[in-house]
Amino acid sequence: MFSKACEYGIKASIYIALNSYDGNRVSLKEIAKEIDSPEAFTAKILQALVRDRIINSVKGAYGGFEIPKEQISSIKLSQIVNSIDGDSIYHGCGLGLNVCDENHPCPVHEQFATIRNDLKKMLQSTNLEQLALDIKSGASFLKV
Amino acid sequence: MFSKACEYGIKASIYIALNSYDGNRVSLKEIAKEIDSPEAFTAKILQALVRDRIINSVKGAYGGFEIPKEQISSIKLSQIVNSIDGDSIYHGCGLGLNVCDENHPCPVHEQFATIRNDLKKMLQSTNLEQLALDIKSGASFLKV
DNA sequence: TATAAATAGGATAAAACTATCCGAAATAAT
DNA sequence: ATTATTTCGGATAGTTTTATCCTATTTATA
Repeated sequence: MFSKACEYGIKASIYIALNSYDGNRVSLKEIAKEIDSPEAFTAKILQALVRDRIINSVKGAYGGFEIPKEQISSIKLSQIVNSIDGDSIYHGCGLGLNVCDENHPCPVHEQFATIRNDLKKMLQSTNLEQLALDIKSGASFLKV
Repeated sequence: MFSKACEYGIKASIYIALNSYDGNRVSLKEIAKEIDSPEAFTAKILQALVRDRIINSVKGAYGGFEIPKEQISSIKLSQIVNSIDGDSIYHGCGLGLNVCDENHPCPVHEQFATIRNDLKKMLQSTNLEQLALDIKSGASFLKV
């Protein structure tokens, strides 16, 4: 459903959020290890999230990535997805037509509109806090 | 959401169904033109659909692709998607975990399960007949 | 100030996906 | 039979995505 980059970005954000609760800044190396992702590639993705001000980075010794505690609950999955994969998942036609709307719908326009709308709502209503707490309580996992 | 190959496959199948109603076998060239897809690439995709017996092909002069009339309404979008993109869209984890189920869920397992289930249902309940009839009546379009 | 630890970012490589080319095989019509 | 048409399938090329490498820059600590 999402690109690899986006999957890594979501997992990394959750891991950063999780640690930011305890005031722990985490390094790229630690993140990549804990979410089981390629380090250098993950670095690129985190750079994008930093540029879009979804996470903070601190350079130099004892540096790393963090999210201000008070922001964790207001960061939605949609922001992360949008930063990495763009918004084509919302607006793009299910069959790749350049023009596809109510007036000129592709054959599966209606069917996809429903699914995409649900996906959109879900991404916009799911925040990092919920996801991080589930990891903390052991209800969910970031890797196998 | 789907690969280009899958998009072409769905559109091609609809166009073939549409013509098979009238007993018209259609050539690769005509299909590619009418769904606005690259010819040679579309050929590969149609070959896969033929191998999976979703459409029929007839070689040689006056050959082409067709779907037996009586089968059109029983061919589901899910069969086409499955033939081209595989079934990862149904079973794959939203965050790419190799193991992700009720017992060991990824952070967005619940949220995605709902969306994916709806998508699955939609693909399994939408058949080529419905889509072809909408094209025929001018209610939907295969290209811009 | 020197050093070590980290992120930033450009360049490059590998893999996957998309697309093209061309000859082989099949088939209808002449 | 020969020819024209059309799908089949292997080989190859282009593009995008994924991944790696290396150097520069930043910063805390000794």
